[in-house]
Amino acid sequence: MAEDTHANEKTAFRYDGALARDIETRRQKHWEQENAHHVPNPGEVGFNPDQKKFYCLDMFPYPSGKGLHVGHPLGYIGTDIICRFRRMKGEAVLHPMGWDAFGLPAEQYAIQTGVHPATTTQTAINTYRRQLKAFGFSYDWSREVATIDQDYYRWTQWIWLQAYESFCDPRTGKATPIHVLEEDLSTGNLVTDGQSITAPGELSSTLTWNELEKTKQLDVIDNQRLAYLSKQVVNWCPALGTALANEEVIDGKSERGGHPVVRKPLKQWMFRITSFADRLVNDLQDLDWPHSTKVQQREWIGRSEGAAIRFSVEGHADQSLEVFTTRPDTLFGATFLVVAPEHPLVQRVKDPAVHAYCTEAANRTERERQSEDDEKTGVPLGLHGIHPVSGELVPIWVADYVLMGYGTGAIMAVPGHDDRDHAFATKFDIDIKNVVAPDDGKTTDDCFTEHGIAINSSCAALSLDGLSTAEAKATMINWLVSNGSGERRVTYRLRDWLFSRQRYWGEPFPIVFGPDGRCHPVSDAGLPVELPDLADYEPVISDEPQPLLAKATDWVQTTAGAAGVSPDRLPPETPVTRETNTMPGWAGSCWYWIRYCDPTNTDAFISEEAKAFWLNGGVDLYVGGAEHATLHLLYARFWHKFLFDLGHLPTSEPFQRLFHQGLLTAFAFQRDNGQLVPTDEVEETTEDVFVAKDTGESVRRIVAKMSKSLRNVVNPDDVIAEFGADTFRLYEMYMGPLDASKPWNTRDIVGVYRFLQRAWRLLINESTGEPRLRSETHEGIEQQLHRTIAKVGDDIERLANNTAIAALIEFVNFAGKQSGNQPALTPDQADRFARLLGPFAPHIAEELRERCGSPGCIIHAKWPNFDESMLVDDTIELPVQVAGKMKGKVTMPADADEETVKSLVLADDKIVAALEGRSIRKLILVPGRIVNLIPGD
RNA sequence: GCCGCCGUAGCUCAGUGGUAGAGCGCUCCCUUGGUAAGGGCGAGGUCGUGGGUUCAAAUCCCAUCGGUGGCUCCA
Repeated sequence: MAEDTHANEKTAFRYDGALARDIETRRQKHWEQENAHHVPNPGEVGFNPDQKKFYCLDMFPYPSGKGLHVGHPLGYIGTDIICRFRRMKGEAVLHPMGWDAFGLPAEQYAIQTGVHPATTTQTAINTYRRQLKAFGFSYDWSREVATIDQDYYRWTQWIWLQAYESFCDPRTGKATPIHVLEEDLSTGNLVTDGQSITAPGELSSTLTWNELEKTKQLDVIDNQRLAYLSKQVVNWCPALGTALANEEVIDGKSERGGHPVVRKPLKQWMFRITSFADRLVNDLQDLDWPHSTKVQQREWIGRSEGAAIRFSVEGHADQSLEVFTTRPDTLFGATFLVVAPEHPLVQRVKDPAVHAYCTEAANRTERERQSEDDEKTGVPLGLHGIHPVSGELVPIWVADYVLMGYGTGAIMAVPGHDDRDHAFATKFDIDIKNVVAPDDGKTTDDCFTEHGIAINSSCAALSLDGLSTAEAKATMINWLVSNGSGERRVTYRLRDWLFSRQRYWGEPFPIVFGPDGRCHPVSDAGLPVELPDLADYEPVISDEPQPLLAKATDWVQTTAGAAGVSPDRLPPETPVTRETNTMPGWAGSCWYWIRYCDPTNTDAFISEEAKAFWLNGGVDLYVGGAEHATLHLLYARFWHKFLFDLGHLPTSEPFQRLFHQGLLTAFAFQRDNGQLVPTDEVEETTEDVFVAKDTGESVRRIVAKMSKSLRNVVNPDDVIAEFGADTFRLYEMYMGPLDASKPWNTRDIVGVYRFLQRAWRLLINESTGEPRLRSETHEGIEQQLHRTIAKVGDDIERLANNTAIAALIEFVNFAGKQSGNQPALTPDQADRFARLLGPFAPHIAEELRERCGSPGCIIHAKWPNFDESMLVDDTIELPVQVAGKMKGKVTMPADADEETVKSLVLADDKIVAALEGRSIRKLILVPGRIVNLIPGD
């Protein structure tokens, strides 16, 4: 015992795991007492309107029951570093955290256990919050929000109502209040044909608005809303008991769970996101986003320019067939037309073979349709289209390679210049006509899909021969327009956004259905529409969709007054039925960055003052996973845009700079046959040789995503318990670039741990805990410190935390080496070094700083300055090349001129030897960098 | 098939025209009443390959191979 005591005394202040935890506990308590990470809003005590604001947002997590694994904090550590840095630079930093807490896993857990999703979700949130706090993140926890809170989803519902009460004005392309539509239709400023809405003069046939029946008028208006009801062929997943968005279906299976998905018509709430498609593409241009993410969004939206072309149908004077093409210049090469199996024209045909084909196509999943991608199928309809230019008859086929959901659901097939049409024509022996020749004059038997020169494209009415593809397109479109057979058109791959789900654990829609079946919105005063409790959460597994909330019959059947519908719209006693669908998991994440700015506001979703300050210029930096490139990030931009149009927000884009942290992987082990072996069933026999414990067979080490099944998940609590949070933070940042994916290797943590120990030992006597400081400045160390300040500041801005840490390591190594066993830094230098370390390892940095004589919260300290002149040396070792090959280096003044350099270099034996007696033909001097001697003969 | 990104030490990564670097791992030495410890010295790279531009190329250009992420019957 006595010996132990003695040993403990000697090393009582060694920076080990126990001391790290002790420091971290005390510092975190200190920060809470000081409320150190709170940032005031306009109007609050301490708010300074002259401060520059920096809004740094993390993608908030879905709190699952399993807690955090080491991959979660990666981005959070990155943002914490730049936030702490910007605060030290004097900016007002908004750095909040919250919970994306509606969603399927909690509901599925409820189905298994009967525990209310609110209970499990709250437990998970508490775990996540505790774990996040252990990292010492500088979140302003007073701004925490959860999407499941009534105070939050009340405003989610309010925003949805904003969309419901507006339409996209075709004259401006902007979201506009719906009453403008009603007024302009009744005054004739806008006209309709019952489907679309335009300014007068742009539609061939229009309805006389004021003579229309009231219900017809309401139908037209309802059909224009940004949030509208529509009977859609949806992706119905019987196993999950819900419909899914296109984005949630991968290869005909649900993204979650991999269950089969079938196509089914269903009345659903939609968002008219397609009317914003152009703006969503164009506005990407000015955003500081990863290139790959912009590309993905553009591809996802899939804008393509072309023409709509109408073919009359022979023998059916009342019917025309409209096709969409991006190559109207190839119209003379259209030798057949193809419609999708779901196309209405198919209903005109009695042929049983046609219907057999369509039924079969409908029953095949998307996956089956795609797996046989080369083999085309189809049957002729027995109908013919009349070519709008030549008047020739063109056979019409039905084939499932044409999709009802894109363009018009019908195409003109040009087998000479489209690979798919070519394959189809070849299989069914249909004419192939070449109407485009390559620019270089060569001809080819292959299907030529590039641009070129039009050939074989003339008849009495029109000739395109000799025109380039671009000219031919324009000529053809003009001809079609003036002959009433078509027009210029843009279509998108993007579809309108299916927003209804048949689940329980989501936001209810603030809308009811009256006795006539029409919709009536809940008034603002009636919000929130609270989610009712249910006795059981079991989905009704059926081919006929049944929303879960339909089980809450008392809640569903109510009156207009009780539901919160304004008496102006319906008398309070009117019996109504509530909407039983709920919003999808994306809803809450479409606006959470707005709520953080003013999280407790009960009068508005955000105050005017808060939005003017925090949302001016949008979120300055948004960090999260690249997997959200086309879903969350597109939806969020859409919501932000329509709220901007309606005057509720100061910018049309939410996130100015976007950054994706990489995926954190882990080692996993694989047998020769490719089978994976759990990490804990493998041992390392000798260096880098691994064998399976059960069979002794050698296994290969691979890098894989962390997953429960591989048993390679690392829990951050364990790492923090052993090394402390500062080491954890440093390790994850030092592993590599923040946006690269990289493998966790517990063995390497000790590297940065030792760095912190060296830094601690540089400044602290490990026996006494007293500071080790000197009074006279070591000039070399001072210069190195200035360089480190410059580099670390630059690197943090670039989110290059790995190289910043490398610079800190180099500084500590340098200072330790220069001073030998003597104290290396003055109190002032120690303070500056601690402040540099602060953003990365805030606990130990604050402790070091305090022990060296500068107490106080490190986040409130100022970022140190550096002196430019300290970054350059007076005397340098100039590298010398002879004929471009490095031959040695010569000491000289940094600013030596050519003559000086030449004489000093020629005084060096090694250089003279390298010249081998040759004369110097040319001397290239890059001052301060290098000199290159080009020898003559 | 198309698009993006990446190939630098055994491993993970810095280094965007000018002497190839860091951490881990490895050799050897020292220290040890801090022990999966500390300190020191060192080895280890024709920068994927082949061309080109340049006084000079890991770096710029072209080609090629390998890896990785995304899109894909979208007319």
